[in-house]
Amino acid sequence: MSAITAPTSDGANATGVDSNAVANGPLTPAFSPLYQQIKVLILQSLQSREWKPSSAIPSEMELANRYKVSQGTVRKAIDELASENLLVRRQGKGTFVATHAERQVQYRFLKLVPDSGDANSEGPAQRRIVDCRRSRAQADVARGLAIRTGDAVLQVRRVLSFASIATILEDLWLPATPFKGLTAERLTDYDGPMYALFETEFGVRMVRAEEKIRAVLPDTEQCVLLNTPPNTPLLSVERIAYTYNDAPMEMRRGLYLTDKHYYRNALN
Amino acid sequence: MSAITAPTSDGANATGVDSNAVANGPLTPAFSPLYQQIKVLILQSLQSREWKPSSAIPSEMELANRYKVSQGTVRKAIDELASENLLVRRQGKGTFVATHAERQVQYRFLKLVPDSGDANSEGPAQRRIVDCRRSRAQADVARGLAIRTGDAVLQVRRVLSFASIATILEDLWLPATPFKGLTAERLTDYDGPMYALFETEFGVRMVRAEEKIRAVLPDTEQCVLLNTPPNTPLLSVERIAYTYNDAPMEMRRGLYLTDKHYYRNALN
DNA sequence: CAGTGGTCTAGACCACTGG
DNA sequence: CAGTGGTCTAGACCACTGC
Repeated sequence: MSAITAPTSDGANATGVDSNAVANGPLTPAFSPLYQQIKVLILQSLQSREWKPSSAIPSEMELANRYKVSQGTVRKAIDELASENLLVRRQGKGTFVATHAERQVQYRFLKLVPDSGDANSEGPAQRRIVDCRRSRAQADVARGLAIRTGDAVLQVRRVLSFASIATILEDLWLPATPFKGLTAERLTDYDGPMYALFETEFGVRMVRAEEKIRAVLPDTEQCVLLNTPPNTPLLSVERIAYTYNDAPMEMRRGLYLTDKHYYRNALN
Repeated sequence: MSAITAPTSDGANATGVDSNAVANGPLTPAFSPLYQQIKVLILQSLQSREWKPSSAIPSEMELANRYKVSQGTVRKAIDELASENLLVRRQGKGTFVATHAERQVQYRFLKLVPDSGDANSEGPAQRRIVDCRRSRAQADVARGLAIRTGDAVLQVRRVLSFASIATILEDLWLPATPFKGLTAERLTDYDGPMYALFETEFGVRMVRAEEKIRAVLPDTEQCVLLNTPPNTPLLSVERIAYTYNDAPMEMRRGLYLTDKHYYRNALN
């Protein structure tokens, strides 16, 4: 059966599978299994916000009927999306669109943890927005955001403190169009992860990110903002965060004070 | 059917599944699916080196017969082990025990890449063993390796260079017993990743690792070894690597020069 | 061509959630 | 209790590898 083309009228194919039903030339240079095609369809419904963050998607049986495939095939598609953190399965309840707002996976992308252990002993970070303004993308920012040099961007600078100690200085660049209307006040007033605000206010869900980490020394302005002597080595963490189509939607440069914290990474 | 207890003689259970066959009291406080039990059995064969790195394990059908479960159940167990990088599936050929010796996933745990992009433009690192000697574990090393302070350890110091530029200074600590017989010469002579040598020479396969990353300034000795001026900020990467039972088998402290390289991390 | 992993189906039953 | 995801089976066929 085909998930994309109209169902074949051939009953003889009931148990078989189109060897290569869709979007391939007659030479079928690339074979794509059915569940991958289903995955793409589900992905499209996520992108189009037919199903929104934190809400439930249709049950596996419903989707199987909708796409005219077996439950097992839908299941495998959902399995992969769940392992990519796009969906969350909850037994007995349903399958939900992942969000940065849930308590459990909040700050999924922040890998800085206190020396004392990873517990939430420090509680949430205090956040201070230093600056939020419109500007034009420099070459490096433009490259990171896949836009043109000089295109309009929003630029945010903020300081995060743990236990009243300034620990992170962050500069963010966002493409101006999707984030139109973002202001320092909105950032300040919002209580929760910034990526959760992006979801609810701008319909932009960050799906994955890449970081480049270096050791650097701060300049004088950075020293002031972090309340740190010069010659204090800092972690420079440059992040590019992506939405659904691998479209970059944020560039961020963080300076981490690592005398009482460290960047934790698991290697699998 | 049970994978661990003797097969039940009850044919009526052919399509059903033991709701909780094994290792649980009558109250079954923790339910463990069959494929998880199979996973444990496969894991045991890996630990006991019944199947060795780079060799093939029995086919899915063979394992299904051996464990008296269906192929699909074996399949799910293998799927998980493959996603944990313990096994590697190769269509048409078989399923193989993962190893650090294969070209493709060599240096899986080394996240430092050149600015120019991640290509192998630099070729392999030049390695120089500075020191390799027996000593006694300090408190921090002992904690990391889950041994007692003062227990015998092997201590290695080496410098890695890329394009003839010293870039990484590493100190390693290994528990003396499993690595008995390791010498500087063996390290120097071996051509390939250190973890591959550990597999072939000592039967120790590293399965996962955790890293704590900080920014630091080098002391004078470190400056000399890295041929670096003082006040050069460096990445401090402290790693603990684990074998099969989550047993720590190596502690490593690396200093990375990050002016021409960066530590790359993918956030999912 | 045989043997391996990879996909798909259909159907049964289990575990968990909430009304 | 009905509805959801989770597990398990049996059997068919496809894609890939190597002899």
